[in-house]
Amino acid sequence: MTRRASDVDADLLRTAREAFGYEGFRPGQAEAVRAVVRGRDVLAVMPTGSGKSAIYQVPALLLEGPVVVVSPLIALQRDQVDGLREDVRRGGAVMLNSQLPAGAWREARAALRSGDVKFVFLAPEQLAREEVLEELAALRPALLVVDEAHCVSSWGHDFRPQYLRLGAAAERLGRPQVVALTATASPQVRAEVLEQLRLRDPLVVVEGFDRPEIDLRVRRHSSADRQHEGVLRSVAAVRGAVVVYVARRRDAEGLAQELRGAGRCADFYHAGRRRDDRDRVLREFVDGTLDVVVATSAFGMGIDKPDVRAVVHAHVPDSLDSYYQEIGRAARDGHPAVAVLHYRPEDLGLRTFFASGVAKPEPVREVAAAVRAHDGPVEPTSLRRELGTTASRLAGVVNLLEEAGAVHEDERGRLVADPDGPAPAEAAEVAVHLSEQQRSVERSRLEMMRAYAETSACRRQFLLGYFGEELPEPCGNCDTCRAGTAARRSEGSAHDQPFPVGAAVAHEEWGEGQVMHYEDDRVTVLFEGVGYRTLALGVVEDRGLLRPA
DNA sequence: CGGTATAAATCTACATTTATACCGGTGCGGTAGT
Repeated sequence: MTRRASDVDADLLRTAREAFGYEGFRPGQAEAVRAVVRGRDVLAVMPTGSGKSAIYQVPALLLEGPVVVVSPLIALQRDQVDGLREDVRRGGAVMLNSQLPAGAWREARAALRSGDVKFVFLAPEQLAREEVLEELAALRPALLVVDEAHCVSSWGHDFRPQYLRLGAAAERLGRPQVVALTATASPQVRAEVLEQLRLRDPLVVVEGFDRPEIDLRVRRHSSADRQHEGVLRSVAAVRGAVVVYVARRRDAEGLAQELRGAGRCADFYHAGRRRDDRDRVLREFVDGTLDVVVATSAFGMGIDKPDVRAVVHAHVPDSLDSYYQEIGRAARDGHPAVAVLHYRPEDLGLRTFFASGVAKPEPVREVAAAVRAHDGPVEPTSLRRELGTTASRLAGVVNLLEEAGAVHEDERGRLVADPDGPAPAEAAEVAVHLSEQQRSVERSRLEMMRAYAETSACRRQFLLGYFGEELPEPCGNCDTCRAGTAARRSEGSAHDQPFPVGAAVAHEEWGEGQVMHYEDDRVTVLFEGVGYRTLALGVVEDRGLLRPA
């Protein structure tokens, strides 16, 4: 029996109000929630604080079966679980991870089996474990939710390869509906999330990226000393909470010490610190004991502080996706804040270094050969023992071998060599090539970061354009607008734009792509295979380099 | 790729330049040892 749409809406609203205390849904939220109730896959790109969680939490209570939520950090899972436990009407929630004592594991599993608990939170690494997957599959989950879905793109390829196995995990779970959520995703990242998670005919909701209350500034420096002074000045100019992002751990420690010497309540945060120190820094920052945290990119997800007044970048980050996410921690309360990037082109070198590791052929060949040596399907666990490697490393190699068409996973999660696929040595070669391609995409994202730092056009127009949103006029709240260069630029665009922004185009060598951005006499295109490329418009026109796709 | 610390080489007698080596982010899980 199908119920009328208005009845469904009424049920949703009542649930939202009674269990979660929401007054109603915002436009994008409502659309996404309805899609979930109707059984559709969803990718929602919405700013933090806009109620992304409601998109799955409210419909979940109307659906049959548990909801599996993948979230990258155990700390984030804990926050979510605590929130859901605040009110019994929210359905209850448990976590599954290695930090859980054996007794708590048993209790959590029992609560799930009995249906006493609606939500189960875990990291992708848990979903890569056979026993966890089987147990959850037996419960016939209603939904698989991937929170912070941009991690699929930014971490999956080498850092946390199990992220790229979530698409397969969804199949193993009986392919429930998949809901992917993130606060930041450029079209390139969106496309990758859709592909890797194997979303089917998804509803893609993209809510406003603009944060007009954040004043965007870039200070370009010609020496490390001046850059350092500039960072100190930026921090000194702000009354209130500040986050300073640095590239290296030792910079975080040094700068925090220096700021303390200058009388600020400052501390540092990076992944090398003891867990209790990290927890303390986060806590003290949120409650206002500290007013400056100097941190590497480890500091971020899960900062719930509305009144951050400045985000200062002492060094350039690795992409505009990261940059937007990091500055997005400012001004959650809607009051004015500043985002200053202290830019020195030499700093791009460190980021290039981080994005330069390419898969080695030997381990890939070894795994391919090992899978092939088994006549039938082989369990990943036994392969892991056989080769003496870790689950993570094996997952990384298997991802490449799958993409190379040498190996696939069967319906029980076992690895099978493709009979028509390439031989191990050849597969290794293909894998290395694929990994090089991935690096080239990463470097092209870094080039977009450079272009933002070096533009004389409106920073906000550039930033929003990167995320596929058009801002018709220069914003008036960035350094280039104040300097007047943005206005001059928007008046004097001499060249015709042969394709509208967002248009699908094709290039002989680089394949199909999407027009992202025009600046001066250049056009930037995002190509599916190779990432961002900037072309001179004159050459594009003279040689017909781009055609409509 | 670039920065930094240390070592060697310079060219001149002590200090500065040049060469070389090394390092650099993000977290899960599991394991070893308190």
